[in-house]
Amino acid sequence: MEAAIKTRHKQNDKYRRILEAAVNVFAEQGFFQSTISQIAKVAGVADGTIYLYFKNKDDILVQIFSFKTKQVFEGFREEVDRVADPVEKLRNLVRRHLEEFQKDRSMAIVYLSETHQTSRRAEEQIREMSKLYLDLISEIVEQGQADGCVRKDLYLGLVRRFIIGAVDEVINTWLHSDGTYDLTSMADPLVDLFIQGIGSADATE
Amino acid sequence: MEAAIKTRHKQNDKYRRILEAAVNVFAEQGFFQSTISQIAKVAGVADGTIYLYFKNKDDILVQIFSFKTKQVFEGFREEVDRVADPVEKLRNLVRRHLEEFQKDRSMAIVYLSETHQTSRRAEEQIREMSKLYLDLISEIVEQGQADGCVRKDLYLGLVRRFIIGAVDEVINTWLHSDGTYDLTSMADPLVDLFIQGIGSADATE
Amino acid sequence: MEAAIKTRHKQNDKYRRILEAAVNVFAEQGFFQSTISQIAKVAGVADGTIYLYFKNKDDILVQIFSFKTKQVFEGFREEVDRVADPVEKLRNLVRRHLEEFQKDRSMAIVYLSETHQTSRRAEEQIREMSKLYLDLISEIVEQGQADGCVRKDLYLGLVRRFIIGAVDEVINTWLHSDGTYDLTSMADPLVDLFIQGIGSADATE
Amino acid sequence: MEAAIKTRHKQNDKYRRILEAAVNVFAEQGFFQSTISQIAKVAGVADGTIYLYFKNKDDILVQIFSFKTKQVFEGFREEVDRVADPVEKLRNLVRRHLEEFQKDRSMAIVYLSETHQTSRRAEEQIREMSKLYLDLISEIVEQGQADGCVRKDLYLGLVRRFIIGAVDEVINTWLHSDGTYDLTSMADPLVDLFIQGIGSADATE
DNA sequence: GATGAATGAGAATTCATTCAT
DNA sequence: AATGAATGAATTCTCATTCAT
Repeated sequence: MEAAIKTRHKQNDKYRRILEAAVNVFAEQGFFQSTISQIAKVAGVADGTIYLYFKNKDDILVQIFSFKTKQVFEGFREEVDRVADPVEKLRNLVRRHLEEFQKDRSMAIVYLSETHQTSRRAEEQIREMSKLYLDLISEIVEQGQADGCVRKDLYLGLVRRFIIGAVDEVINTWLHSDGTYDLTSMADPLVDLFIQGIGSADATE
Repeated sequence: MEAAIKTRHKQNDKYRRILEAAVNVFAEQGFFQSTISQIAKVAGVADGTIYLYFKNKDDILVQIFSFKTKQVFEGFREEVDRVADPVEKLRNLVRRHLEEFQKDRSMAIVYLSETHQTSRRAEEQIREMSKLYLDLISEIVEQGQADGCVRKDLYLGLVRRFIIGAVDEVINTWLHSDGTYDLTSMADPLVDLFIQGIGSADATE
Repeated sequence: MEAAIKTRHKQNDKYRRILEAAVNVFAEQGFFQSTISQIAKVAGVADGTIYLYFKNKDDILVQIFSFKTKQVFEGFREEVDRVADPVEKLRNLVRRHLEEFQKDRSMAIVYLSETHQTSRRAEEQIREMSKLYLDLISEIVEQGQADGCVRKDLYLGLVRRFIIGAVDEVINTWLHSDGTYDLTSMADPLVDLFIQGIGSADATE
Repeated sequence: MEAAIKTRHKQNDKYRRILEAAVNVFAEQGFFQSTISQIAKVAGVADGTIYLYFKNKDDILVQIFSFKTKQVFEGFREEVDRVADPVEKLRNLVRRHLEEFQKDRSMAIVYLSETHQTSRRAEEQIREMSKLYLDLISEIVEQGQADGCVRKDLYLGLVRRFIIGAVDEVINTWLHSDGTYDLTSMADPLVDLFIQGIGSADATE
């Protein structure tokens, strides 16, 4: 039945409307303080209708991640493939990441909030996205090492957290500042920090 | 009245027990899925007793931040002051940060979860801690610039997010891995990344 | 939203059933000793259902006054208009008053109890009903004065309290006597007292 | 033990202070919305102390009636005995009644509220006071009838409610009007209404 | 498919009362 | 006698979910 729901409805207009409404409501109030009624009202459907498209409240969040947020992450792949140079790849990835999250503030809020929980409702989806992202970085770094523009004495697992953590925090800070400065402009300086660090070249041990 | 509560009870054994119980329960289940009854049971007191020490459920979280977590952050300051060299300062700060969060896993969970929410219940306390931390980093970076071991062409605001974000993410990944590897061991490689970045020295543009 | 509730439900069977149940439960136990669960059980609905029709417990009482009791008071007007003679009007008013309260003992209890509180939950509704009643009496008295059957040296404000107080007390006494004598039979003797007082005609100073 | 409490404490200063505090708190908030803590705070004693002087919360109300309010009613007797003329007696009674209630507004509120409840916590005490008062009126009326200044065709039971109801309502109205006009001034006009009614002498049927 | 009224389990909070000090 | 911390029963209200229409 669950499978039936998914195949039947995914293209449907109402499915989209509910999903969109849910992201916005969750972003505004947080998952637990949001009610099905609020989402229904924003989506312009009846409360009961939501249960034709989603198994339960948790499932809405799961689908936000498996359908909406995942799409965004899939876009990252092409961004990386568009160029050959590893540093350029990284720059494109980070820029696109910031762009997408700037474009959809609500998704950014829901994403950051949910990924920093220990008991995640969309655990599986987050793992998948996380793997997607981490694989991209691995690829870039490894290619960089082959090209000689990236150091070889790196613990790859750490590099990935280092990069994703910094990006997430830049987004998080942006979300908490009312002043809506341009998030994308952070891409280049940030990548610069990833590559060069903060140390002065000559001071390098 | 609230003031009365605070002064009367802060030294009290029960206050501590409830606070400790709450951190653990919140860490395990998340704030909204935790109930006062669970906390009371873990603390070994009656439900009503909690309201002798805390105004309401939100207030428990606020006090966790203003009393327990803040203490940890205040310890960072001395860690930085213990040494003179800026890089050493940074290394100490990051190590201590990882140490403390490894020591108190529940606090780490609650901290990461709450700081990545947009409507935070302990907003004020988080701001305060955040400022504390960011000021430390600013100091270190600026001293590093004066000493010549840190680049001058840096946007300080970004550097701070870059560092704190990476640290947080290293902790977050550790929290989500059951295998409890040693978090502290990440300090040195991480600081190395902060200083040198991932680029090879000669490839620097 | 509150408006929505009212228009959607006022005709509804369940609205009436809950209202009726509430009057009876309040009458039996008093407002504060009555619980939503009791009312729900008597009304034959679930606890939560009550909140589809009423904002909260207080609102039930408010609606009892603005919907149920007010209806009764509006009936008084036609009773007075049915006859021309002022004394006859007063007699009709008092008789109808006693009749209605005898007919609905629970409402009588709730009415008397609530009107003799200083912090009334249905303050506005009571004021409105009170004005309705007092205006009727004013009219009657003034017409009586014009007709010559009522004294002119009267402080109208006091006359109104004098009448309404006596009527209320007759009802109150009836409510407290288990023996359920006929309340209506008090109408004529009472009006007689209003008109003639207890003094003997010749003894009048 | 209860008896012990009573004899031991009635003269005690703390007993009085708690009783006084309770009347004021009950008057301000109503019995059910008042808490033992509030009363204790106003009385300047600890919560637990109240239970040295009173069996429970209900008992405080009972003692207010059996100790404080009853005193007031006992004063009515001497007021009536001071003069010989029945009309004068009634005038004194009503005046004193209004005086006392004006003097102690809180008591007036508690008295009116409690006497108009059906499930009274101080039922017995109220009955006693009620009997006291009604007996006074009976006496006056009967003496008036013997003297010839009061009509003989009266239903005594009704006359008593007629008088007490009017007096209570005059007080009730005064309590609900912020403007604190002089309640005592109502005594003479009110008694005049009791004696003469509102009818014009010649219009008497 | 769509609706939204109805449900009732569940949770936060209050407060009369007790009792160790 | 006096205290006030501790208790836990009791109550209001919310909201995810169901189901008859």
